[in-house]
Amino acid sequence: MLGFSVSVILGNPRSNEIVSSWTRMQEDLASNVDYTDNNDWSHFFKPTGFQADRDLFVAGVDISFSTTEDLSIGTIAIVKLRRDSRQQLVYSHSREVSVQYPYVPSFLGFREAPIISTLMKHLPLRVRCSLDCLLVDGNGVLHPRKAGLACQVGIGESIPCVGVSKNLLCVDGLNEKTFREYIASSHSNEIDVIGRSGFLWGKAIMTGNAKSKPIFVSVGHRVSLITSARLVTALCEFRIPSPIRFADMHSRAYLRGECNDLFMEEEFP
DNA sequence: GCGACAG
DNA sequence: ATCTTGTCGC
Repeated sequence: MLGFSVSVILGNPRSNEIVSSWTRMQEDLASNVDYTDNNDWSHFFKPTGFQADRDLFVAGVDISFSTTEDLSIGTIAIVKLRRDSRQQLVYSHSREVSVQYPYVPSFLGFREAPIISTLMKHLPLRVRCSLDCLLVDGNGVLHPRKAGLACQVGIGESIPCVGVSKNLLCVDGLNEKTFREYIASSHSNEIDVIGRSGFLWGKAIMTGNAKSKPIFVSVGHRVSLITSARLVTALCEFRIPSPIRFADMHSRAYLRGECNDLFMEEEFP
C-alpha cells in the first residue's frame, strides 16, 4: 500500500506495526468526520458575498522547524483573527515544542495533531470559546483514507476545522499538472477536486495574485466544503489565508528568538 | 518497473 | 518543513 519504507524512516522494526495501527486509527477517524455545517454561517455569507452581522473569529496554527537545531524540536504558533470589514489579529501565542515522530507522507497528523491539541487545551477559555473555526496547515479529507491532519485535530478538539494545503496530496488518480490545465481554461478561480471515483475531495482555489498555483481546501470537521471555501476566500489577503500566514510568520519569528505574543484587553479572562 | 508522496 | 539575497517582472 505504501510505496516507501517506513521502517527505514522511523528507524525501528516495530514501525510497520505502528503504521498499521495508524492506518486503522485513520480509518476510524474517517468514519467520524462531520462534513456538515454545525454552526449557522448565514451571519457571514450572504448571496452577495462576505458580510458580517457579527464578528467572525478564526484561528490558525502552524509549526516551524530549524535545520541547525534538534530535528525533533520546533516552534508552534496559534493566532486568532477577527474578521469584520477587515482582518485583525486579536490573539497570538508561540512556544517551543518537541515532536514524537518524523514526517511520514499521509501520516502528518500523528506528528502534529498531538502538539496542536495540547496547545488548544492550554488556550485561555475565553479565546477558545469565541472561535468559530480553526484553519490547519495540511489536508482534511483530501487524504488517502479521508483522515488528514485537519480531521484529526477537528475531531480531537471538537471544533469546526478546515484543512488548507499548498501542495496537492495525490489521491484517487489526481495529479497537480491536470489542475494547471483546468485553471488555464477556467474562468472561475475555484475548482472542485474530483477524482476518478467521483468523490468530491475538496476545492482548488486560486487566491491572492497567484493565478497559477492554487491552494487546496478540504473538510476537516463540522464545516461543509462550501463554507470552508467561502471562509478561506474571505480570509485571503494573499495566497495563503491570513490565520495560517500569520501563524507561520509568528512561529518562524519565535524560532529566531522573537516573540509576538499578543493579548488584546478583551481576551483576558 | 516507474512515478507520486500534506508538512 | 528547511538551507537563502538579490532580483526579474507586473
